[in-house]
Amino acid sequence: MLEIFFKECLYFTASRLSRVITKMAEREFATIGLSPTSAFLLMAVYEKESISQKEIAQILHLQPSTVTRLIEKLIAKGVIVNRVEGRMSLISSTEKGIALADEIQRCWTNLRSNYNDILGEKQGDELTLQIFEASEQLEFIEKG
Amino acid sequence: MLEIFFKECLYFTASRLSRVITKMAEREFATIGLSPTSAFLLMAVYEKESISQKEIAQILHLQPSTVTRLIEKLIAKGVIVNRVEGRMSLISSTEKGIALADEIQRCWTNLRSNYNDILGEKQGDELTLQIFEASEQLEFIEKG
DNA sequence: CCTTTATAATTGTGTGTGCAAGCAACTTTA
DNA sequence: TAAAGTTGCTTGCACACACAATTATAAAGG
Repeated sequence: MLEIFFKECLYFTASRLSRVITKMAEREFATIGLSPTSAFLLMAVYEKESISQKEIAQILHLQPSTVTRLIEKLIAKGVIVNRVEGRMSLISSTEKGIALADEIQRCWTNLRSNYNDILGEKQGDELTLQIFEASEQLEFIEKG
Repeated sequence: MLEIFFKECLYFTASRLSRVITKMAEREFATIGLSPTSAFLLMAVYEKESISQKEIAQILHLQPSTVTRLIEKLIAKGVIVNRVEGRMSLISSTEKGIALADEIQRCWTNLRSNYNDILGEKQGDELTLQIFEASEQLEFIEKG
């Protein structure tokens, strides 16, 4: 049977999981009008007085170009601002952005309980950790 | 630290893993001019004399519209044909498509050894299985 | 038999992400 | 200090996938 074949393929299963969990996350964060990734970006911005796009890309493990696009949208929403300094582009949160912090936190917590209700808290957290470690190893090799 | 936060989020880690493994898979299947998903679709077509788009969608866990688009491209490449029967669209492989079977198999095997060389065979296969099971559970709930 | 409902597939549109090329600013080297 | 290289960011283009609306066919009910 073909299903057995597929279920032994990390590409196949990882893509599928990503699609499912992305849908859950999008639904959750839609309540505050953000995409999950934008929400995470915003969390990265909260951490520091100001942060460069490069740092954001490293934290989120996204390409710089992707970060540029995310930032454009968040600036348009008025939740962050962009101060250009030399060749760097320093991002910081506006009042409006800071005001979102609690709601983002809440969404994140909700999302986590949504999937942990299904997977079991221990299993869900363990799976997450294992996926994290696998990503680290694979990405490390990929980037040489 | 924010990284700790992220590494505890299944959405975040699963998306990241998916991006990394997709890149590996794309590189591998690029050698035979297919996207990984198209290759898997083709494998589903090999299994039966002919198969409907709906069945393909179920096997690959993709939306019907996505399958339509994949099929368009594979027809354009001449590796499958589409025989319309009533409201169903029955797909079967051409000679040219069948000729790809071995190469697809080889790519699949290569991909698997690529990531298992990094993750360890046992760990890689176990992770894949766990991800598979989590997907099943989450998707089951999502669809009610 | 005709109308209603259900199902299979397609089409239009949108989102998230990436790659490659380009631009602008900084750094190094001569 | 000028030329060459490097780095940070942006832009154009492309791909994979999804959702919602539509079309086309089949099935069910009066």
